[in-house]
Amino acid sequence: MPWPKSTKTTRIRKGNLFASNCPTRNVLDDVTSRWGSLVLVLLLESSYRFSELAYLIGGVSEKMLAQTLRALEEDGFVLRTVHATKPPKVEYSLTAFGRELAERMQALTSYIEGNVARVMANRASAAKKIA
Amino acid sequence: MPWPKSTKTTRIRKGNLFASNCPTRNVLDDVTSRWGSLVLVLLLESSYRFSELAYLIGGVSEKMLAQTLRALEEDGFVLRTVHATKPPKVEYSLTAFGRELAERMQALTSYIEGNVARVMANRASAAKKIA
DNA sequence: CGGTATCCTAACCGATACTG
DNA sequence: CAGTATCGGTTAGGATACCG
Repeated sequence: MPWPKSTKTTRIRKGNLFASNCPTRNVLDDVTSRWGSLVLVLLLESSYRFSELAYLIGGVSEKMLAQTLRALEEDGFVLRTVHATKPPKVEYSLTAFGRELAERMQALTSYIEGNVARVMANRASAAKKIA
Repeated sequence: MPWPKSTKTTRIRKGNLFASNCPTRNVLDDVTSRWGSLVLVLLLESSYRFSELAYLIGGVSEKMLAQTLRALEEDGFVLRTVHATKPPKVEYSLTAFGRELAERMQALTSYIEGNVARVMANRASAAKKIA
């Protein structure tokens, strides 16, 4: 299957991010998952223990946090360090790779955070048009 | 409910991104949704019609595309322009606001795209450890 | 062309209970 | 403390059919 009729689409398309089988999209799903993005940004400020993360990220369940951390660890973004103390202490931190990623994620989240009032205003006026 | 015992957490926490009721998280969900991020990055290169987007973004259904576009429009990131031709032509583009956002999203996606091989290798070696 | 409406299932995900 | 296991509800989201 060749590319579309529209001449527009021949311009930039280098990668295949938009192809449904692209592995990049897979990774992106980990990174932009509900809790994944929050974990990345949070770990940018410090390493944290499991229970600290669970506490700091409001609304996350242990199950989802574990799942999220495991995915990010397998991708190579997060480092899991077990201290063989008693009781055990497990520390999560960013790898150098993960830090590069998280910085870009933070650029996104902090932009949103800084402009959230504007978005809420937009939503309100959009809702008004329907009513 | 005050903030945690851990002294670490008192350092940076300015916003409330990590609070479960934070509106920023809501916006983030729109932006990092499965199709939202792809739409934003795609519109960065050009404006597109509905059917073009549906074609370019592999695997998206009309329903989800419409839903995604509507959310991004209500947030003020995407502009929907109806040309009253026959047959009708609807063009989607980024607002100036949306462009700022999309640039940050693109920084993220292109970083992943450029390092996806590394992630796949990490995943493979993580899988090996289990077996 | 550019959607919406309806139906339906697959998965996500939270709650609870349990383990090393 | 740091998880895993299991269950069950909710919902995201795809397929199809239809409308302006």
